[in-house]
Amino acid sequence: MALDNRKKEVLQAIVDDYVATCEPVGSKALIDRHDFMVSSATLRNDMAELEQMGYLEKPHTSAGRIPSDKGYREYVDSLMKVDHLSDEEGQEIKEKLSVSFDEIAGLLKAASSALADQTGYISLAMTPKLTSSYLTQLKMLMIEPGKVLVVVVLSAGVVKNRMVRIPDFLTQDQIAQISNAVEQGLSGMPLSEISLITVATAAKGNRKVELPDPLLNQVLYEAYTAIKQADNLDVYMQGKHKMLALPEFSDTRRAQGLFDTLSHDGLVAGYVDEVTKQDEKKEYMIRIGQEITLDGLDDCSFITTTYNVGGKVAGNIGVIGPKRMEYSKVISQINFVRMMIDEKLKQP
Amino acid sequence: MALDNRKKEVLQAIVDDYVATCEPVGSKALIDRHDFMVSSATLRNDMAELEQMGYLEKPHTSAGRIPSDKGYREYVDSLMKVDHLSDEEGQEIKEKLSVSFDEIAGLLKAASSALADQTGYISLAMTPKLTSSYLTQLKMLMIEPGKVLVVVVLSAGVVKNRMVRIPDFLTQDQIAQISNAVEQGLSGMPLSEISLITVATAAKGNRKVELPDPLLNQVLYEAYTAIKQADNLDVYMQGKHKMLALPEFSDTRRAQGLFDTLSHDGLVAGYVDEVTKQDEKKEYMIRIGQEITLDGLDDCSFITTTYNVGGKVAGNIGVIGPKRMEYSKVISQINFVRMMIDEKLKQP
DNA sequence: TTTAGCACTCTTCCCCCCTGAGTGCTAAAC
DNA sequence: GTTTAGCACTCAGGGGGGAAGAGTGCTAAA
Repeated sequence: MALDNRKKEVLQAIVDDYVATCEPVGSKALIDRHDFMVSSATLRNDMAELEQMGYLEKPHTSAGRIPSDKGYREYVDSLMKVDHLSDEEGQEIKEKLSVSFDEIAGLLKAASSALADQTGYISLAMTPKLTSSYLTQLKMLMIEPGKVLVVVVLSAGVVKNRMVRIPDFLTQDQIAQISNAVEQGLSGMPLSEISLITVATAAKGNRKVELPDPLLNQVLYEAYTAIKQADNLDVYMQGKHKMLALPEFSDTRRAQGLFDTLSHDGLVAGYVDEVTKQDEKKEYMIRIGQEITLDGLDDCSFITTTYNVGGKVAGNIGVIGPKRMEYSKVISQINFVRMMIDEKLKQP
Repeated sequence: MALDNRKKEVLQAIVDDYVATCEPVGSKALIDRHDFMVSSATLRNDMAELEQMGYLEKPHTSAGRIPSDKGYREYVDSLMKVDHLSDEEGQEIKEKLSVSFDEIAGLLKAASSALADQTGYISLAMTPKLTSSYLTQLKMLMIEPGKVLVVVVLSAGVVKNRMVRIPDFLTQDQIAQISNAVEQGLSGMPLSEISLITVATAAKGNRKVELPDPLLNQVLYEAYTAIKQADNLDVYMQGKHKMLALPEFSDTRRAQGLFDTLSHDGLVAGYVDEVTKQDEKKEYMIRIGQEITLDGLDDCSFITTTYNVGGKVAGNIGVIGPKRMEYSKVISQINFVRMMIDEKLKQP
């Protein structure tokens, strides 16, 4: 049985009302707040059918209805209208991102902060994924004898550094020779193809490097681990504490479950990755309630989208809020922030 | 009126019991759980006096007593015995910090993580304070024309980097000349003394630098801001979500107030600084309940201590837990972690 | 100074009942 | 066939009233 027009309107109205009030919606209230040209009894019949089809549920017999996950799904897939951001709001976000960022980390932090402020929910922003990055530069800088700072620059503007130890009789010149050789050999190579072997090949194929093998290997190993470590996703998450103000998390145990999961950046990053793969071609990805395979997020919805660096798919930004969130608003906010990031990253 | 011996014992027993159960302690329960050689009536008299003196309070007439802030204060100042950490616990912490850290940030993150795990409360670790740091190195690395990575190395092992923009016709050599000149001129200078003027003096006093003034100034300005930015304290905080499991925060509004404040790193860092100055000579600093001048921490206690780098006072680590915490245990844990950090930082 | 005894005070829990919002069903109206 | 009015029914939530129980403070005796 398909949804006729009125049923769609009813479902939409119920979602809208429930989002606004967080209270089960009854037939009477529905009539009061919307211009249905039928009686409450008719709506009751519709609501009963919507419930039977799985779009609505009842907390208990004598309460109104609330949307089920399936109901929300129908809502976001075909009922809601994604509206444009108001000019003021766009302006606010723009201002927050107006500073110039020469490192992608700064931009993402600001984006996540703006998103959290604007939505009132949890925001996250992740550095670009390794699969789409390649090495552009590798510098080794002697800080003191035996201690070297390895600076790894990836495409997409990611800069990471790591302090490593090397034998303390090596000179800055020797180190520089090695890093130059490795940089020349590997620059432009996708991170996924870089291995201890390719690093060694790059260094040893270069005539300028004059160092006995065991020593060289030791340095190369450190360089290699520094590169590999650079592909770790960084996750910037903000606004967690705002969830405590929501009635759905007034029970601390729920909040605890949520926060527990969210404190593991890796879990969240992995999940976002998975979702991105599943919905590859979509402009934004939405997961609702039980659809989310992370513990403690049953009462949440998760909206993510992908920003681009130099026209290529790169990293993700997203928002985690209650299932009962203003989907269309959050989507337009998240889209706006994505566009801003894209724009800033297009002009390198 | 001073506290006689039995009153001290009574106060101590009440704090211990209340810490363990989070329930008001009555005279009967006290007799049951401890070996007082007197009757409950006698204890009642003592408790009434302790209350009058301000060490105890009653939630309501027919409940037992709970310690007041003053009671806790007396407890930590003169009643509790700081015991040593059990060998297993020391071992656990040691293991968590056993990896070698070549950058102080990594060590502090690990320390904060270990502290949060071990205490079950909120831990924090802060990078060394600027007042005790001086510049040891300044490197400028051209990433691409017009984009330079400024690497600032401070004493105490703090390494920071920042991407800046410069006119895009400048060469790596020119940039290196400038950074070398600045480094030579400023190395060893306390951060607090570095200003735009000292930076300029350092560069312009060096014969090797050949660049028209306006251009040079532009580069120097970027170098200067990078240095200044390097003295920002980083705060690593972990274990926040564990507070939600405590009965004192089962009311989400309290938790919200706490988290709100804690989400402002700067506030916390500033407070720790203030406390450190007040209790300069102490091995560890304790603030209890209302003594804490941060919003939302009325039900918390705050224990901090100071770690050293190369024998000099440096940064802080600390724990935020409920007033009702196991002070002696937390103190020994925090002390142990501090010792571990000191040790790791002594041998550079 | 300590103790036993006792009256008193509150909170907490449970039970019960009432209220009101909301439902589902039926039969009539359109 | 769809819509509506009417009505009986359900159930969460709130308020009141005890009863239980933990704990207190006070008094008078040891």
